[in-house]
Amino acid sequence: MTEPKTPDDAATPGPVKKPARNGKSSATIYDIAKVTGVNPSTVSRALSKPGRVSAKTLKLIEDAAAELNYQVNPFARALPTGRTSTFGLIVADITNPTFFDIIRGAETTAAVRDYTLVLAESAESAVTELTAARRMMATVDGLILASPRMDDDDIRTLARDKPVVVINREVDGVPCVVPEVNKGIGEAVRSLAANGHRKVAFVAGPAQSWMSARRWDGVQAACEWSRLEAVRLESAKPTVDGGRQVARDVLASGATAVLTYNDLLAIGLMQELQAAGVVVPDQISIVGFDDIFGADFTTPPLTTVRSPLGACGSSAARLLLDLLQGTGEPAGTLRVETELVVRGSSGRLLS
Amino acid sequence: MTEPKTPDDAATPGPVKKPARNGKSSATIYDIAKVTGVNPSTVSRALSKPGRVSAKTLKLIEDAAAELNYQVNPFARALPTGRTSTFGLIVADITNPTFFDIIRGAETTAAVRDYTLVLAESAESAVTELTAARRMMATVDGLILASPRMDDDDIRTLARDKPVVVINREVDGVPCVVPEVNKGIGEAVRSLAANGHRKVAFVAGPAQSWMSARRWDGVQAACEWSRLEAVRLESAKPTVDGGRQVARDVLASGATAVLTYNDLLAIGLMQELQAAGVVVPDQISIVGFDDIFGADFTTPPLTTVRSPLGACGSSAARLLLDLLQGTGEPAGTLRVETELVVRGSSGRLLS
DNA sequence: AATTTTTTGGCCAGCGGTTGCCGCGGCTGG
DNA sequence: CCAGCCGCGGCAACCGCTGGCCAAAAAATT
Repeated sequence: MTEPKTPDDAATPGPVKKPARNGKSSATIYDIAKVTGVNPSTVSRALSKPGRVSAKTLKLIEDAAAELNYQVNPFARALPTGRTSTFGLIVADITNPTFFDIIRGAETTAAVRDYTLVLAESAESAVTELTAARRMMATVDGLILASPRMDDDDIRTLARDKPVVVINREVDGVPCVVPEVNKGIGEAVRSLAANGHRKVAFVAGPAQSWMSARRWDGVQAACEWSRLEAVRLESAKPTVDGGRQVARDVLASGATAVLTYNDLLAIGLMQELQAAGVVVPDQISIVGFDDIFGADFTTPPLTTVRSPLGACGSSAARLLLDLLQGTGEPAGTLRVETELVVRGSSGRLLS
Repeated sequence: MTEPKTPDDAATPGPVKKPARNGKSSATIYDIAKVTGVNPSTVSRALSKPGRVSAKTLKLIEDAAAELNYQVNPFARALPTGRTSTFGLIVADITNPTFFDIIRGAETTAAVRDYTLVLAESAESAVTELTAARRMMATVDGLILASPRMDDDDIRTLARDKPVVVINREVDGVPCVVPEVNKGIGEAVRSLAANGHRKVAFVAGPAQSWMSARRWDGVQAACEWSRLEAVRLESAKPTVDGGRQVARDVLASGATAVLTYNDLLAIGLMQELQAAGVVVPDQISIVGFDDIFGADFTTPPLTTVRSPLGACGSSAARLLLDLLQGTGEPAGTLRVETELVVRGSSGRLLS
């Protein structure tokens, strides 16, 4: 009575093992082999080694595969080969719009090349980031680190294991995609100088942020060149809230123009200053970085040094995929340009 | 001469197979078994079947595992079991901030439960969405569909295969997480009525959007209740640009208050109206939906019917994970509340 | 026509875990 | 004192696909 003898019912699965969850498990190369009368390994080759089997059997197998609606089992494939057609992207903060464009760029490029994107966030913490990265390493072919907070050495260690591409930071020996800030900053500072500003403040981002340091360097250099005084202020977090909190320091600094590490800070700062009755840009000019979604919603709309974030994301993905599939390993640093986008939050100083 | 006899060199890998990419491949349960002197199956059980082995050997194995820095190979595990500790999230548009919070909510919940999130986007297309979903099904344990554009039937078909949770839409027989719009809409419409408005327009979203239909229903019902006239307008795309484009229709409609399918539309609409010299909210009130990032950056800040997007994301993930791990299958619809957030873009009609 | 070379397909040993089944030793109970 | 049960560990059969190796068949060469 164990076998109710289902009469014409479709193929009673012999060993009652793992039917995908409902009844019909999906087809395997063995099913195809049985149908076509060839060996499973031939099916495998037909499906993944172009040219390894004769045109005739290839056709035979492809037809059967289509018929059975076969799809490879990625796990079964990954096991012997180690290839997973998957790569990871770790961002510092998922809710930070800066990363939205990066994520989208990477996802789009991945999809085009038939790769799958796995996402994780580090919550701006170096250790969380490293943990996430380690976890991912087991399951992906490569990794993109956007604005990583961990050590250069940790990154290099990771990179020894599988291909890694870094965005928004330059790490020796690891392929990177970094916005070249100097052009945009130069434009911003010159514009400020031309508008009569003499002292500019820079609100820095996270201490571990390589990009924050670059931007500060750039601001200093540009200010020196334009004979402006530059002061550096610290922020607690690179968020709207952080921007609000830094407002009093900005006021205290006596600067008439301020560049902030990112747009979020700029927006928060502007909100707080306006709430305190300061008129932007008449009394103080504000310039952000990145040109995130929403930067043009504010009143006045935010002047900002734009980084092509979406391009960074897709370039990084492309770099990684080339590394993965391709032969040569260029592994250099890819620099993308930045540019000043003048909107309403910066301008001539009135007073 | 095939075996160069490397003397004290660290373990020459016998078969020159697949060293993780550099030299040292990662440890397997076999390595642990060798070190501890037990059978691999015992190691497997120790690591995944709590209580199946004695406390003593468990300790032994755990120590060895820590020592060797062992991590399970997810693929090897997935092969026999079918479980992958992974779930997919498909969103209509990655760049739409509405989804940011959903993504984050889901990612966070996933991480807590040691699951990995795989992300894909459908670009607002039903077919792309279905394709992506099918592809994912092979590699994930379950799927979250945020604002799906495909047929109910397609969704149900998918759901027969693996657990599926839907956000922002109600599909019979599939667990869903939907914001209950009526409360928020009621508040919005009453507030509008109280401010002297008599005719309100609703700018609809994508035709396939279930949520857009719900919102329109809600607006109609609330308007009827408050004895207001409601007209429906169509938008080309549920984006800022779409909002801009619909501005002339809004003006032509003669409505003095407008609710839009989402905040993006509201923002675009407001920008365009203001550019045309219309004063918001004095001449026209605007109310959005969702309360996305940036909704409070505008001038005036946007009044909106907030949906708890982050909560939707994490609830959906929790639902899915419960379904996956848990025993019972509740599979109902989870309703979350919405509320009106009054900011500056709505108010008393002056004229 | 005989031989060498190239195709083409079969065989089989894994990849790293999981799991059903079995057996052994110890504890309990009659 | 012995049967019976339970806890714990070993054995081995997969999961679905890949790839090295080899032999048969086909094509090219002499």
